[in-house]
Amino acid sequence: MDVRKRRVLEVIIDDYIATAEPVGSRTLVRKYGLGVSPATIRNEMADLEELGFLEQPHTSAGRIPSDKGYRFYVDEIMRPAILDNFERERIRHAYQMRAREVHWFIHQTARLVSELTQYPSLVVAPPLEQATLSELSFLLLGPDAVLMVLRTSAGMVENQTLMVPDEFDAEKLAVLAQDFTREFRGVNIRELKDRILDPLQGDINRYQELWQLALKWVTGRDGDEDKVSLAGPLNILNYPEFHDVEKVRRVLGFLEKETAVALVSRYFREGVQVVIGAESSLDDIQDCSFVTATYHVGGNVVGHLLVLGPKRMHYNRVTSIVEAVSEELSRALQS
Amino acid sequence: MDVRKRRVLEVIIDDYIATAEPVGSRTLVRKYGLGVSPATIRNEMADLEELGFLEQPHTSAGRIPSDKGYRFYVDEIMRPAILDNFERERIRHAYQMRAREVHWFIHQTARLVSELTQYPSLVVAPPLEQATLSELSFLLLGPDAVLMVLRTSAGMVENQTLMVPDEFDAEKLAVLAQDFTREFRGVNIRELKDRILDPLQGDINRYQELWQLALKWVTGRDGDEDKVSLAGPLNILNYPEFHDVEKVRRVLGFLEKETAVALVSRYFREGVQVVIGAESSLDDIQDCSFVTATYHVGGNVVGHLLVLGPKRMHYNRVTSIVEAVSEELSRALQS
DNA sequence: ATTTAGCACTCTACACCTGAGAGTGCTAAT
DNA sequence: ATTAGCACTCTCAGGTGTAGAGTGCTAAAT
Repeated sequence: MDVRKRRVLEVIIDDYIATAEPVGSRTLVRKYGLGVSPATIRNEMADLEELGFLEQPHTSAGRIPSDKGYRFYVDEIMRPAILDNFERERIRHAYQMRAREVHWFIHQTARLVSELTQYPSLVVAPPLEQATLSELSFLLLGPDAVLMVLRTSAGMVENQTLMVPDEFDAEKLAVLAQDFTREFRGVNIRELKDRILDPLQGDINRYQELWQLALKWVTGRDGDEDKVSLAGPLNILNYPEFHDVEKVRRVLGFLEKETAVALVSRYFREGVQVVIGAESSLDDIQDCSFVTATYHVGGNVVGHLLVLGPKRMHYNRVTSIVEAVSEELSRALQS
Repeated sequence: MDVRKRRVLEVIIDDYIATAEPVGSRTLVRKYGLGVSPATIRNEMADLEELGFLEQPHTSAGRIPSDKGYRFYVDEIMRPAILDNFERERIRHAYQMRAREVHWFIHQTARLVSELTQYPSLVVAPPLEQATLSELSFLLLGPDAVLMVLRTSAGMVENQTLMVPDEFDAEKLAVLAQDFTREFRGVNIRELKDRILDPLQGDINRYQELWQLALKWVTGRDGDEDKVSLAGPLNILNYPEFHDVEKVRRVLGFLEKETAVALVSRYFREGVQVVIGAESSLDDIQDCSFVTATYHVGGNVVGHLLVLGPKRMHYNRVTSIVEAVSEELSRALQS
């Protein structure tokens, strides 16, 4: 794998990313001034094909990169993209002037990323189970409804109205909230479930129905709607590989299902990850790539974001953007 | 327009709705047992075409309904669809077991409608300006954050965290909320804006910054995200008229923009409305139809829902569903 | 006066063919 | 090791031909 082969592979991939057309030897030398003749490039290309980095759609088309080719490009060749000032400012100011709602953070992030990358973007909120309780409050809304407000250690606020079977007055609720907070401050929210449902818990069980309602929200799938934010799904329509409606259906369907969330959790590792084509064994997105990143609060990974695009994705731009955004998001969450 | 012509038009439209293929005279008599020969039908079809109810894509294809044809069908021919028990149960139980959040109601409605109709559905929440204030509360979240909870006359609850510049303690906030509620209970929320920003308002102006933040939410576009809920956009991919990606982009793009909301407000009239093709002068959805309905609280129209589909939409099913759902929703909101 | 059989006509969809163009691989010369 | 030359391959766009579906018209039948 000498330096010229690297260079040839690089320009082939660059060109294919830009045009979505198989790349031929003639075009290549003309466009990129490689200083050798097409024939030489042809030999190089034949070698690269033998090595598994390139493929031919058919005998007399140009070459396109294989998954392995993209992989090599991502790992060894590409250099990080440099974001322009406008983009950096966008990212820097994305989280100003607004309060601590998980919902808002992930929504904002998804939009930001999809607009910068021009690919669909999915952001997964920190699972509540990872947080610990900081304070619980209730606000009486009416004879049978209560607003429950939960603050977590990370300073996040979640709230939800609950229908309650009994009548609670404001005083009772205040006591209840205080008791609860005193008892469970600092407890992991996943643990809460077991502890609260423990029938030996005595006095607190008086309000079991209320707790159960609360828990259904805290631990249940109910929150899932808010737990994931998808932005820019229609961006994929801009890329010619998605001019087939069947493909569009598969990919958008994938993004709207929980599968996508499960996927993100799978590629869980910290930092920025690139997954190319068949590397993910998900049928629906066999000819897509995606980039995932994690974001953090207090040193712990709390959530993920994902950018999905065609295999000829602008890997360097996307990784740079995703990295910058996840850093900024982590910073915003920290404060 | 004798009775046979009506019948012919009816079966043509039924068939075209079912198959999306131009309908020919032979097929028609075979499939629907009309008791006359194809030649007779041809004559009828020629008449119907002359009357403007049918069109020919080209000389030797069958006929397809024109906008005017659909209009006649919707207004004069079709009978309301009868929903089966399962569907009626779905609708009846859609709003049980959950509390008073606008967000949830419209989300639930949109999903319900799109699942029942198999078309994309959009639900617009009651504009806050139409509601009047019932009670305002604050909950202190931290040194610089406050949860603002607004209850409206319709019993809806909206809340939002606000970043506040000064420090407020719980007591101050309680007083503030009480003052505010006393002062403005029953006031139309749109009016609130003018009143509050009036510099003669005296004491309350001490907390002007807080009010302004609150108002930014109440009146601003910030809430818009939550004010509209779209469900089932990918349903349109199931219909052959959307096998062209350009069309898909236009239609889905339309649904995701605020244009759609403006549109719904335009077809504001109470009850169920059907708009066919070019009747809406919106380029992006020239070859779509949509059905809108209103829902109510206390006799007032408060919000809208919309179902968008191809012109050969199942008008009778959709209108029946949309009617049943909007009634149920109104009932749920009333209670 | 309607209805219908018959028939000529029209138009599309599809299969097939063809030539141009782009690209390759190989070989021989540099 | 590189490159010019050339024969070869494959796609794509355009053109042709045919089968099939559907129409409109006319004249006969009811």
